[in-house]
Amino acid sequence: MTSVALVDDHELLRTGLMAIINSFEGFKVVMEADNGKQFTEKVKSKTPPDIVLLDITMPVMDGYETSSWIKTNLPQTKVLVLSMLENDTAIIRMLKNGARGYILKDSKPKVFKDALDSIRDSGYFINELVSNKLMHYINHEEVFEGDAFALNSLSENESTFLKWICTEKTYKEIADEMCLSPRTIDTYRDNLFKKLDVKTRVGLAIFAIKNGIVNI
Amino acid sequence: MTSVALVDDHELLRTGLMAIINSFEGFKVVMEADNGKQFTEKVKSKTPPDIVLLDITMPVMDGYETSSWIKTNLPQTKVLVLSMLENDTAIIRMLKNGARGYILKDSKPKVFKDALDSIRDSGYFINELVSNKLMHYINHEEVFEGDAFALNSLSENESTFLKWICTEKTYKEIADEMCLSPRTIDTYRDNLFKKLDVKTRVGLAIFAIKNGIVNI
DNA sequence: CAAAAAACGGGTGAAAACACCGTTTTTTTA
DNA sequence: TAAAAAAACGGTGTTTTCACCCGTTTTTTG
Repeated sequence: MTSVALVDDHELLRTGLMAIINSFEGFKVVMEADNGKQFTEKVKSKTPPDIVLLDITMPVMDGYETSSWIKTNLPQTKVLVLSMLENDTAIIRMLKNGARGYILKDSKPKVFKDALDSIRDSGYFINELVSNKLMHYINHEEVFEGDAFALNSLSENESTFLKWICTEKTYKEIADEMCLSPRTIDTYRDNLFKKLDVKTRVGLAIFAIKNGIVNI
Repeated sequence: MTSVALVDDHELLRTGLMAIINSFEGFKVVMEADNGKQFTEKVKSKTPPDIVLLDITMPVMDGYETSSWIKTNLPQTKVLVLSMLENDTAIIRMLKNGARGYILKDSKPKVFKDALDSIRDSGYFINELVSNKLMHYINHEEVFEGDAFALNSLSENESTFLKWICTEKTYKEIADEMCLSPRTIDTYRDNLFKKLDVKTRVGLAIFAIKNGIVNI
């Protein structure tokens, strides 16, 4: 019997997932958590699950952090990402952080069953989504280093700044909010323009929303 | 036995929902559809369901349209909205379009059961989410007329314009794309600022994304 | 048909955003 | 502890955005 943990902040989705997984031969849901932090705490007092079904966009501790944590602290446990994010950045980043597979939330149940079987049997689930991104990554690694993985290299302040970007405040007002000089804010913006390969504030806002840095 | 139809483009969620609903005493899922259009076609050859569980954000024909269609074509059928949108605009608009209740996708299953029971028994499910918005609507109707329902009064061009807003193009470039004078684009922007009660382009972009006018 | 509303186009000036130049201070790390 | 890297800050000028004024043409509506 393969044990599965569900880590997702949507309780209704979790309930549905549990019903489905428990109906699969040989799988059983043994743990649920609202976010990564809660998972790390719950797993202390239990046998680690074989597979963790992991969402990315979650409060407190998101999927990226959680996958990294599992990779180092529970090396036997395999992560299957279940997300609605379909962009290169998210997929490659999760794979880098140790995920064994990546499926979308609007997948058909069969895909879902295949993924679980494959991860249990071979340790990985390489679908078209993943293989495409992997191939692209192999051939354009430098692009990802400078672009997709820019997300990883965002500083605390830059993330905070991106949150403010998605408001109607001017840069001067953002400087006040962050207790920094407007010049510094200018530098943040210019650096992010380069890092994220955008040219305008709207570009920054879209990036922040796309990548779950801000939840709207 | 109360018959239920599921209209949502996330098949996995639908499957989970079906498992849950069928486990409820007295409810049975009799129909599924990927979007509103598919529902209107499928329902032609069947007995209309008692309750439609309806998502808002869907391709082809969204929840707003679908609810309106049901209101006029299937007056016996009651709509329960199941969405992840939590903003005033979406909630009030769906209620205006005939929805009998509104619950969030991350609700607990109990809430979900309560909602179905309440709609079957009383025709409505008034939770805090809905009552708050209703009360606010009663007291600030004029605000909603000019704000929340601005969404309904967006012209074709304004919607197109909002899509361009969420890009890195300047207004001049947008004018070129839309084959209009930059002055006209200026007017569009100023009108939308008033209608949507925002002050900057970022505000417009956030509105457009929040309300599903652009999919990022 | 006349009035009203909506769409389109226009000018000006101020504010904000952006580009590019730089220095000083703090933190890292070799 | 000295060198390197990163973070904070600064000036200047251009482009874009925004606010407020306006008239004309087309469409809608009573």
